[in-house]
Amino acid sequence: MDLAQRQRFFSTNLLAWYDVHKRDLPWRRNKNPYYIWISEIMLQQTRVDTVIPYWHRFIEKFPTIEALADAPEDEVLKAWEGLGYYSRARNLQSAVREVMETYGGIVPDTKPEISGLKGVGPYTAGAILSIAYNKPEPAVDGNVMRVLSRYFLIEEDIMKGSTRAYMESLIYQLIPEGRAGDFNQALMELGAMVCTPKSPHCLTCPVMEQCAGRLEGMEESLPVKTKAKPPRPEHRLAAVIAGTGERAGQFLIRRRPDTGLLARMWELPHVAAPEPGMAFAEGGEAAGEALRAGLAAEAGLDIQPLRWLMLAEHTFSHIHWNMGVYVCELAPGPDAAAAGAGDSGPPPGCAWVDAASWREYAFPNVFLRIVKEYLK
DNA sequence: AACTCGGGGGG
DNA sequence: CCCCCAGAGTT
Repeated sequence: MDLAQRQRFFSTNLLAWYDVHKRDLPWRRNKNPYYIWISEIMLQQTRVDTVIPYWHRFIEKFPTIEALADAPEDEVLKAWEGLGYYSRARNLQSAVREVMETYGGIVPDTKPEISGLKGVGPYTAGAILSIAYNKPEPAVDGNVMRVLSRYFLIEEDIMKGSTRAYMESLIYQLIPEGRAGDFNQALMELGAMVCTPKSPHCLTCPVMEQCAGRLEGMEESLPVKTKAKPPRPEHRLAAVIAGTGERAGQFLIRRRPDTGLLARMWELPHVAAPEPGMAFAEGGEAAGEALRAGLAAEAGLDIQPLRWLMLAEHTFSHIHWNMGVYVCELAPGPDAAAAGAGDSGPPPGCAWVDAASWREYAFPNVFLRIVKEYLK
């Protein structure tokens, strides 16, 4: 069997398998380009089971492109809370506003137009064009690269851009006439359900007979992929600043900067620990003093640590936080009034919240955990 | 091409 | 623990 026959075998059998075994996912129930778009952004680096409840809540809250374009950004971030990669949410809203202004509220159906939208890269452009509009464009994600690298025994490093380009050129040859959306989804479905990263389920695979990786006994060693650098450790000290007097029962939160890590999310005030060990000190005198001095210098907050609360560890893709958390109060005296203990409001960029109202703000997961522990 | 950007689930 | 996930933007 030559290459052209193996390619036909692949497309035909994969599509037949998909027609029988495809999952009933909420965004597959119709071809609404907006629904598809939301699902594809959420699914970037995120598993289907995680996305499903977020997708339902998001569509309920922002049913149309217009509704999302008109929503306050804070509400969009809140709907994204816990999903991660928060720039996806901000880019998405920027993009739907562009669709309202430039394309009359209709998701464009050409590659250059849709690729110009914020947050829509080569994968997402191909996914929306093929799934919503059935255009014969490739949508190459990690699943697709794994399946193709095994079936066609491609040993190039899938982290390289040239490998992705080769996979896309291959897809153009493989898409069956008139079934681009189903074919792309079938590839990803196979990668997610059968051709999994570890111990692929070859015995139930619809294309196993002609899979070069399987025939060579290499299904477990493909795809070839350079491994990521381990996250660098960071040691930090955080403060739950409890209100006193009129502010009893409240605590202070602040908004993160407009750019960078966790941009525009809310958090508890925290500073870098001068010594790594201070993050683990569990109430050490030096750690408490470092937290006091750090918040005074960086945030103009004059606080007094009262007790150690917890060690909060959190791993991002590239950073590992070790954060020692202290319950604090604003220090008494004239500075306290300036910092918001008196009639004046909270410091700039900060807000006083209580056990109920804090849930209205969007927090990264690590701070959700800390606040829940504090309120327990 | 390398780095930044979250969080969770499976083995 | 490690790997990986329906990736994109920035430099």
